[in-house]
Amino acid sequence: MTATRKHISADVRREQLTAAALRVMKRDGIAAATTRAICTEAGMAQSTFHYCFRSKQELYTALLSTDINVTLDAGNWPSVDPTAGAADNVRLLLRAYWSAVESDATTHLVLSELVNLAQREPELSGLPAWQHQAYLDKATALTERFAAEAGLVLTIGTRQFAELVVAALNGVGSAWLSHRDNRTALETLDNFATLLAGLTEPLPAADA
Amino acid sequence: MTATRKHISADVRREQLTAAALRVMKRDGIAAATTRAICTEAGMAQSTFHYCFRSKQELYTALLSTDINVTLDAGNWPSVDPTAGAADNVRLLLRAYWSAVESDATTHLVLSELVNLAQREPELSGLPAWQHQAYLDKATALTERFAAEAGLVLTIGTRQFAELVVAALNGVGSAWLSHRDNRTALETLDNFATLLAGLTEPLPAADA
DNA sequence: CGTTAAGTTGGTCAAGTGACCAAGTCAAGC
DNA sequence: GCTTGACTTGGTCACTTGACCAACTTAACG
Repeated sequence: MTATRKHISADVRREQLTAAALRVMKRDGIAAATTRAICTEAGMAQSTFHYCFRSKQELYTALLSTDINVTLDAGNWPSVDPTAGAADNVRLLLRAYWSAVESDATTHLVLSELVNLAQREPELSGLPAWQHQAYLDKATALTERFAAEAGLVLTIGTRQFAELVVAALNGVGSAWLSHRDNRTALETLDNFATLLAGLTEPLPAADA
Repeated sequence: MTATRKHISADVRREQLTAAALRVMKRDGIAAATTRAICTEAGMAQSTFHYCFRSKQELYTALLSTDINVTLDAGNWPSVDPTAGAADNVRLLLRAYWSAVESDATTHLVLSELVNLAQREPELSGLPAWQHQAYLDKATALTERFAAEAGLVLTIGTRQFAELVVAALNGVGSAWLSHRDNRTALETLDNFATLLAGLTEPLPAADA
């Protein structure tokens, strides 16, 4: 058996603490994530917190810049079906992201809370922008892959297309967090899919 | 002169307190809006707070159910130009809402913070849904008026159209709160306008 | 006028909060 | 083995928070 060492490197402790913090925040909200609650969750003395982090803000930074975004990569994107229409394929993509949101609502709630927090603290004010950019990059890459595999070209810039996708997903997501009506959310999402598909056209056969 | 009465009815005091709370929240964030800070802002003793409100949650309720939504009505919607195309008119509408957001970012930030809070507190959990519904109703009414004035019919249900509008605005809005890039936000908004305009068609001349 | 109820206030309470420190414990390197 | 530095911990500090109360002041009403 792996002997439980009494001493653990500060780096590992930091990871344990951020993980515990995320767990507490998901369960009880960001306001309930006091240093004590976090350390209890992680099974360590409260003093350990300030040995690993200079301040609580440092935890927020660590959380926003690494831990949260990992969960987004987890969504396994479906592959494109070339025989289906553009609308069907876009819908498939949006729904893939959507099911990730729906099945892990609390994570997205916490993310929303963290971004709100960061928008107030001057020292963290850069993180929301950074985080949005990360979303955008992911959507852009996905869009490009999607267009190539489906044999489509976009009638507007890829970046602008991605911006639409992110805004639509974000809008539907935050609405759903409020009303929790799955049917409406999916319906709206599908409508967006149809609209977005209208911004594509078949790859021209051959030119210049 | 209107003599400053030493005694003020509890109802008026409640209004003063919610107004002061909103001011503090806009300035320093929802977390900084302690009962003390609010009462100081309102120029009264802290004890007054618990004479007017049974608890702090009661203030949150009052805030979410009345004060916030007032600010949304303030936006004077432009009238439709029948000579212009549908896309131009939709764009005009979206931009009208947008300028309201842009010129009063902190209010929308506070709204976002309040909704986040309410989503955690079981006693307030109904308010976000209610608040979303209010948005939706407003968008629906506006859409109907818009379609009538512009001589258009929607190719999807009015409600579903409104849902798209709200999601788009919300998505663009929350993205902008993160990156604060006006150009990108407007660009995305205009792209949405074009897409939404595609869901309309001219009123049929005569049938049945 | 005097009574009564509504409004007002300073002071106080218990329960937290983030931060920190000094005294300990452990594991590795000489 | 023993020194050294990384890690651990209980205890404590100064401060804030929501809540509350008892005593006071004002205004309305008969």
